[in-house]
Amino acid sequence: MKAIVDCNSFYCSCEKLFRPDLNNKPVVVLSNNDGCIVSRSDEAKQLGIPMAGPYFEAKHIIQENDVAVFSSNYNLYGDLSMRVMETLRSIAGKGNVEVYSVDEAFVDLNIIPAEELYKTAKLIKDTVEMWTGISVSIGVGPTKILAKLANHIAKKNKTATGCVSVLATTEERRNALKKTRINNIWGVGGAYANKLINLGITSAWELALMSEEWAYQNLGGVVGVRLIKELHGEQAIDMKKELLEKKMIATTRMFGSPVNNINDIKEAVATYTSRAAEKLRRQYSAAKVISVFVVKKEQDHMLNFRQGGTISDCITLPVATSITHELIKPALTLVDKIYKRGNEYKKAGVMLSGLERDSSIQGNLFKPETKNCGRRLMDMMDNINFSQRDDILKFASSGTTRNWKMRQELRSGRYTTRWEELFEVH
DNA sequence: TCTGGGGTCCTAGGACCC
DNA sequence: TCTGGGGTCCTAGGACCC
Repeated sequence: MKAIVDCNSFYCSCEKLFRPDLNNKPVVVLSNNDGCIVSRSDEAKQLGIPMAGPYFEAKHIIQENDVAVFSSNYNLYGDLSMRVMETLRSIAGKGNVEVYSVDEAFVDLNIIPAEELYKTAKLIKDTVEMWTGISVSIGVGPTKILAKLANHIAKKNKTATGCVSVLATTEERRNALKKTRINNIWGVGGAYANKLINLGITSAWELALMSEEWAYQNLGGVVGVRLIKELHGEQAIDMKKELLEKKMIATTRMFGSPVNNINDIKEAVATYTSRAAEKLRRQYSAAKVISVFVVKKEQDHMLNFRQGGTISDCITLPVATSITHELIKPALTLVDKIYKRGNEYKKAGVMLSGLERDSSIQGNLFKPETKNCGRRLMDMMDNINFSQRDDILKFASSGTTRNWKMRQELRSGRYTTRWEELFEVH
């Protein structure tokens, strides 16, 4: 059996942790650039504030109801996430926890006898809450998809379930499938949900009655087959080993306001490249392919605010590298290629792929000495930037004017990761 | 008029997730 | 006026090989 442990309204819970005055008050957290609402406390959900909707559209509800609003504070969320995951590892054993996202992890409960599953889930829940202050919901089932389904049920009715739901027997599984709508199944997104509804399939139960052959034809080949198997309780999606290296690393941002000057775009792209290179070094990888894209500000943004016009290009490097300035150079060449005068741009991004182990970490006899110096310089920069202040050391091409910098006007303190912002009790 | 039968590797794009 | 930023996996199709 597997459990999925999911932090309740994670970003909001992190903010509330340091603001006891907001207990039982509505809270929302905004995406980068203060654009969308990406987390809502239960009280905010009850006010009818939609998930992932634009901030400006919900502003009137927010003001009328005195909702507390925060910009995203990833330093804080990242640190609290680590504490939650460490707690899970200490309870379940290191090898039995798969971190799935910043606020979710699968826990392998194979050694727990059926009659103790609920008790164990409850123990996990109480311990995480006691040690970190973050409340969680837990779903338990024979497969990942059924665990997610159980979790959905637990969250939907917190008072009745106590945020814990276990699907151990055939009977429990059947009832759960019957009351779950198709679009709440993990792995069924908008496109598949529409297709299924058109075919008259509206509940998870009805979907589970379909054959694997049918799923192969209609739900994306092997992906659909796995879905049906998992709904039947047959494991088709394995637990992953921890600390897998990423296969792609991206840093992309909306600009605070539209930009038309190529130098501003270059500053932004150089900055994003530095950020991406840091992520690269953190997992000891080097990149062989660098892509850069820009997105034009659309003319009619009500019609296609998400698509926009994306223009991208990429360069394959002769040798994979993790050295910032070796990546900035091709990145800026790419900006020259894709930038068109007279256009307004709202977003840019850098993606690193073709990742390999970084061979310059250990001294390399077959590479000129300068190569290793580069890596040492990078390590020093990373250390200083991490321990002091972001970007206290940076490359000149990243610029100093930063006309393009994103909005982030309502961020709380980085209480747990910066000495000068440490939480104080008076 | 007739034109094989395998492979592999790479890329673009679509679907999904949080 | 104002609509995020990461990721993953899979498939189809083209290029290329013998």
